[in-house]
Amino acid sequence: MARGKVQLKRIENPVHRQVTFCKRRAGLLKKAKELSVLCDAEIGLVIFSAHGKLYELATKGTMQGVIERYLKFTHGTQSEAVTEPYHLLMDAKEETNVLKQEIDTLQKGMRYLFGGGLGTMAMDELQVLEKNLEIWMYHVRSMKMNIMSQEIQALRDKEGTLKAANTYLHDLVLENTSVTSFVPFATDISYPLFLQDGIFQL
Amino acid sequence: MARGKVQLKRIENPVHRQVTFCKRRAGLLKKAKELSVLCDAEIGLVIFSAHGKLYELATKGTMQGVIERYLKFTHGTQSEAVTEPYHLLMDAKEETNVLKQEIDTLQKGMRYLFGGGLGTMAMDELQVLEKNLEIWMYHVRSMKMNIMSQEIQALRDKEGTLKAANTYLHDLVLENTSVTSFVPFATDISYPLFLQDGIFQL
DNA sequence: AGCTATTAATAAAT
DNA sequence: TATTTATTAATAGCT
Repeated sequence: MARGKVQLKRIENPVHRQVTFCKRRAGLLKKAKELSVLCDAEIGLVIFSAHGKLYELATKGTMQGVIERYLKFTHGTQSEAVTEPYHLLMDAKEETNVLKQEIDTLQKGMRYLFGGGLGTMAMDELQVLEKNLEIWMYHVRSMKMNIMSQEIQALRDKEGTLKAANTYLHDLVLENTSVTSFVPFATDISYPLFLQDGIFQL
Repeated sequence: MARGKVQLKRIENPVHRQVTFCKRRAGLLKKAKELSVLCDAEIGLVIFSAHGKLYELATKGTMQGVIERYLKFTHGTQSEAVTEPYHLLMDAKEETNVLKQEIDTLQKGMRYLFGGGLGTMAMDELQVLEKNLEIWMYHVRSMKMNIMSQEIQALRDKEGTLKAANTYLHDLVLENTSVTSFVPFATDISYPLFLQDGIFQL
């Protein structure tokens, strides 16, 4: 805004840069003040020069106030945007503790699931573990059900084979008994030999 | 800078104030950016509107960075009652993020072990998993699993009883055969009759 | 640091 | 809310 347009790039000439910095810094601070006054806004403005010098402006209170308000605004993910920094700190610490406990439980759960002892897990920890396990329960259950179903089916097949063999043996015993007149003996042992359906049903 | 001078006092007309706020806010942010670029300065600018809405600008990094640099700069000038909780809060937030990441890692590992990895698990791995699952089932007290376990146990008992009866019958057949000279017949049927351990193992 | 020609910002109107 | 316009404000280059 003066004799010649300005390029939006760093001013290489150090003297020019320093002069421009002073002028524009003053202008920026002035405009910030004006905006605050005219529009009733709270403004915090900090400027670090290239050499590291600090210039600041805080309307409506101190820069600390602006920073705290800003931190509340940004970190206050919860509904209350007016929480005190100390509350935020407490919340963060509490959250940290919760997470640590959760990690501890998870690690214990891992050790437990891979053969470790249960002795060190308290009841509440086990409950937390159970809750976490529910996340993976779906996957585990389907696989486990599959395994157990196969096992059951195999056992049933086995049972059928055994029954068939049993019946065959029973008939054979009866046949032999009739030929060799072993009736009394056969009668005595008839019960354990002949396994009717239903006797062992669940 | 327009049709008429501006009075350095709060604009009473709400509409005018709102319009001016929008325009001047944009202008202020623009000038802050320009100053930063032209003069290589780090600038942090936060604007809270009268209604509490936040507008911010941080050149050369994040607002967090500007705030931290500011607090370092003013360290000693400000009371530690403000800066210390701030640093503690930052530490706690950072720690929280680390812990969350750790939990995520653990959960991913668990999911792999019990979820995604199931498809590629070998038989021995499945057996180890099955053992762990049986222990886990006790804790989650899955009623369906419990019922199935009972059924398996019952079938195994039945198998044992049938095996015992089978063996008994087998011995009996052998005994009778030896008496009645039915050796060839007994030999022919020996395989289906005598069920050795392992033949029907899963 | 002041001065001034110019550009940029913007208040009011549309 | 966006555009236009008339003015004022800011400031780049000098001194």
